[in-house]
Amino acid sequence: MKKLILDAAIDLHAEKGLGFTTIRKISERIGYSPATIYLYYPTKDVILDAIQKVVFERLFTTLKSIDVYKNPVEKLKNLGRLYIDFGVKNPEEYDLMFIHHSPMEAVSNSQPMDYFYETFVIIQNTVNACVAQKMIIDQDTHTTSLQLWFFLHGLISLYVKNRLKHIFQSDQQALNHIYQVWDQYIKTIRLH
Amino acid sequence: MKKLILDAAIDLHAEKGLGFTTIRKISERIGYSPATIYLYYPTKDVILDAIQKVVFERLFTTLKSIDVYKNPVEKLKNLGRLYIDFGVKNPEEYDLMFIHHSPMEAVSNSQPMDYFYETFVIIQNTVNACVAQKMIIDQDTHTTSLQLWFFLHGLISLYVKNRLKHIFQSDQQALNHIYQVWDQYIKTIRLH
Amino acid sequence: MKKLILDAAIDLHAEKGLGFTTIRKISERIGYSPATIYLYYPTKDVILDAIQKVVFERLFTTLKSIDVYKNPVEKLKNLGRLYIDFGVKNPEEYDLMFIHHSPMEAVSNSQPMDYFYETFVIIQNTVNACVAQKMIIDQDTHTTSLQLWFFLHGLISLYVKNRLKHIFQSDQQALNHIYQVWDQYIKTIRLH
Amino acid sequence: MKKLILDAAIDLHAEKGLGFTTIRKISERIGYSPATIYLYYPTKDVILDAIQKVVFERLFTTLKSIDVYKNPVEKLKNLGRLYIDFGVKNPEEYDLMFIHHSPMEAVSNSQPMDYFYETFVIIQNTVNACVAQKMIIDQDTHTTSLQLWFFLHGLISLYVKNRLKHIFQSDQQALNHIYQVWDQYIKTIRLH
DNA sequence: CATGAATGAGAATTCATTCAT
DNA sequence: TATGAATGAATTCTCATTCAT
Repeated sequence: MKKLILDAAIDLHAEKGLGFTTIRKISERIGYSPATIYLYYPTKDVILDAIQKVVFERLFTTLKSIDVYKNPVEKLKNLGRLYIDFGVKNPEEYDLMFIHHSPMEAVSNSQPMDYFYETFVIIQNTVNACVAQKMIIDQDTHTTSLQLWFFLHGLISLYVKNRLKHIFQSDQQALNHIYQVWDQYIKTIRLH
Repeated sequence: MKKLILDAAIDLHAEKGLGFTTIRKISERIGYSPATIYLYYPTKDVILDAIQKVVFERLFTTLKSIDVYKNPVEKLKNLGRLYIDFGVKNPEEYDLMFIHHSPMEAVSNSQPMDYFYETFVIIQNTVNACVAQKMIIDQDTHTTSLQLWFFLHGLISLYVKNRLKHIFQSDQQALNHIYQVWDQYIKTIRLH
Repeated sequence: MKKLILDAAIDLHAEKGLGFTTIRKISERIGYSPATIYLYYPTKDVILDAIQKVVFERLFTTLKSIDVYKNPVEKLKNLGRLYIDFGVKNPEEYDLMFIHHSPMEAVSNSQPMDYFYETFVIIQNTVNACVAQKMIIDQDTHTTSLQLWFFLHGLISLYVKNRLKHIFQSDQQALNHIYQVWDQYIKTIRLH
Repeated sequence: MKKLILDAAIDLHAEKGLGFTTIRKISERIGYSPATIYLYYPTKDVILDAIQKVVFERLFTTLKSIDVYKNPVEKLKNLGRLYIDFGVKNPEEYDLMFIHHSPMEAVSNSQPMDYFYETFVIIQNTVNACVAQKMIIDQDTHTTSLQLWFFLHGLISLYVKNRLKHIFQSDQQALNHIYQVWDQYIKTIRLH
């Protein structure tokens, strides 16, 4: 029942974005009155938190699929590809997760899980594996991981916020290109 | 007169952020009625566009100061530093320029100038200079420039949107660190 | 124009009480939209403040008419009668002024006028005049004035809140009686 | 079971006041659902009535302790002190009993008991005893009793509704003073 | 050139109450 | 005996925008 609400909220958010995800709209979508929402969620912020949780978990699940690769650099390369994939295919979700002025501040304290940090850790673990096998240039892995994250996040957020339109001739072309830019970047730091 | 409005809007936006930059607040600040605003600007979005224009020009002016460096790699390094500086010191402006759901859409046709592209070009020109003197690794300069921009934008936008809080111990520490991460990145691509 | 709103608010309040004095109801009554109210009053509390101001001033004006009496004890006696009159004829107003959990707290700071204190002062001045001419028992006039106020306020507020219904046989009888109780009280403290 | 509900309602009311005493909060406090409340009480007003009944009985019990005094004037003086005490220490209860817009209206028919009248009778009996022994000024005891009640109620209700703040320098000072004003009042009507 | 006046649409939230089960 | 599920009707307040003057 909470799920019904949450799903509606997630869909609404994915389709129209945060600004259109209102209690009213959610309740309309599920065919209930606004008051009903409050039986299950005390506050709009809690719903947004719940959305965040779901989408972050989706992201983490998606990224897990790099485990199929043995070669750590392949892992890393695909980690980036999957991350980019996730961002460009779920722009509103990506917005909520990494761009939008964090609404969870208040609640996050009681929620020890820190999704941002966890995202970073996933990258860092993969980088560590590469360094352990001396497959990428060996500098401080903390720094390297940050660099990778900055790169990926910059790429995705410029794309989803339409800042690359005039640099490429079309959205589609931009899309094709950014994966290559990532691959190229991996080549730069790879040792063999 | 348009300038009066625009200046008020710019200040308001810088001080309180996009969410507080309302037509009413602007008009109060300049001592005119809201209706008067509409004599000069047809729509709020047009005002936001105008703000964008101003702040982009500020950014470009700021970045011009790299000309004092002879060494192209120094130019590049300082370009990044200045860009980061601008972002972290003017978070609301940076938001409007590169993060906020582009308000120009509607108007962009009549405004042939593309600030996003220009930003990219500035980076690319600097990269070109480095490559011409064989001072950084020689790959496609278009790709390299994009990489640099992605990196810088990712760094700034994660920082201003508070996504680095739990990765560093404090905001201040994060701030100190990110410049180093940039310097480190330049070292990676530098040849000598 | 503010007057239109205020008058509607005052009437509504007088007719239906504080609980029914909502922004919506006010706007309906004057045939405007709720948003219009906010062009003239920033907040509901400010409207309530304004009502308080008006009704307090009405009270003070009413009480001024005791000036026609030369004899200070006559002044005092009629002060009470007028005060009672005001209370029983304007029960909702009296409620707002002296009974309802004060909504003005926040604003009253900027409004140095303290209506409660002023009410007390009016009583005290009249008492002072009586004591000066040795016409009522001579104790501390501060205490005497408080006693009078307590008495009057108790009388009115029990009456308007329907707590005297079963002590008298009818509302009307209660009404007749309470003026006598007041006159009787004055006799008690009068010297000649 | 009705008691369980009632006790929760009483506590809630005493702690947070009438505004926070909602059906939902009551039900939460006792660990039952809101609907369950309606099995025992048809309406919120009925619950408020029941609270009134309980707190009135508390008051009456408290006032009974004046029986320890032999001297009727001592009885009277202490009656007032206890009444004031009850009011200032239980402001929410006092509010519900004597100030709040009587919720009994609807139900009062089925509840022949009239607590307001009973309060008055208690005062009147004590006054009668004084008059019988010629210890206070001898006027109509009905009138005298009303005077006393008006006085006491006015004093308490102005205090609990914060109308004395600016007349005294502090709440504490007001509190100290009002007992003295009462004692003083008794002196006025006392014969020896 | 300027505005006073106005609003429609929308936001989050609360509450007493109902009723089928 | 108990409740899960639901809601209608409120509430205050904000904002971009319009238009006759």
